[in-house]
Amino acid sequence: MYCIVGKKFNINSTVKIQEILFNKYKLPIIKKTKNGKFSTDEQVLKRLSSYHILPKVLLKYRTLYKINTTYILKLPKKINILTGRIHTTYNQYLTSTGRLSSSKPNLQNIPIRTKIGKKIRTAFIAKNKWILLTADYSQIELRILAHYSKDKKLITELFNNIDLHSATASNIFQNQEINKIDKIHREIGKKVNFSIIYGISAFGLSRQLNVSLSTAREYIKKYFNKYVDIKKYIDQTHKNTEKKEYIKTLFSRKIYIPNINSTNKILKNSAKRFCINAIIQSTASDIIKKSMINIDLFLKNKKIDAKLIMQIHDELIFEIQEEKKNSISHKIKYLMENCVKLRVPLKVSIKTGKNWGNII
DNA sequence: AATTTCACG
DNA sequence: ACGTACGTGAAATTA
Repeated sequence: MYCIVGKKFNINSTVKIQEILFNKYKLPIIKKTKNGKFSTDEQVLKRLSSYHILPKVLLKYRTLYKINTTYILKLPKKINILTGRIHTTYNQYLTSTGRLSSSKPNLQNIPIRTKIGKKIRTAFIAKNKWILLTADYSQIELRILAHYSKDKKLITELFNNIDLHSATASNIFQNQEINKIDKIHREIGKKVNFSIIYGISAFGLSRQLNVSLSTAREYIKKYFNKYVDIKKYIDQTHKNTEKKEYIKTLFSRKIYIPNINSTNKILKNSAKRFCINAIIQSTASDIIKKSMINIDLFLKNKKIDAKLIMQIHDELIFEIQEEKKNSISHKIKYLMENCVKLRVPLKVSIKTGKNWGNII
């Protein structure tokens, strides 16, 4: 990057990067930060990559720099001298939705999305003759949405094991056959599905997909034309929350949302999005906590020497004796899938391996 | 301490 | 006419 620009500069300084990209090279301004500065985040750099080589190189640098400074250089320092292991802290009463958070160090954001980042996980290794076992609720949030909304189409699709992201893509793009949906269109379907869980907004979806506002509106319209009960459920939930000023999770935990009646439209709209997301995300976090308790009781009652070592929102990670792999896998899957009875099945996928980076 | 960016669900 | 996708923690730079 020094060679490209022709001099040395602080690559980590957003001020310097802004100056070079937008003053020196006069590249187009894609968006601004909340303070009115020219943003240089990942989305911006991706779009600028077609104009200049620098943003392309910078993107790669940022990925590697993040992995190096946040994980490679820091995690070894967190190894406890007595146990020889890293111990995180789970914060039980921090998040608004009831999720746990993890800190010092955060073990809920160890890389997985990039090939090189995922290598960090290979450093998490089970002790001799033991293995790691991960148990993952698959698409728990869409299942919770199906449960609450009672949407007939979504329930049918879940019972038939339809790929929901491809199904949404198929609906949006001229009803192409579900199993003929390619990877790119499936990703779009996935983002549309997530936009519903997050509390939908055409503007947010358009920005996420990099499409026009009218295109995003069209996608949402098609989505609700298909899943009519979801639309009804969302409208009804907004009305109920305006009356009560709180939502309830599946296990009756209350989350207050006073801004739902704010005269400030920005606050009100944000509260409307939050109330949908809060019901779904909170219910998911209640379910996994109940599973954690059930599994803990089971392991204690049967005097099984296995340890629950991490929780990552919809996933539990255990360290177990290798020889007990089959019996424990089976039992954990059963306990998690039958933790609570919903209108749709809960599905848990189990993976095992010697280290966290290579699990099957 | 605030801001920006980026890692995860 | 607003100005937005939900929930977090941490690192580096800037104020």
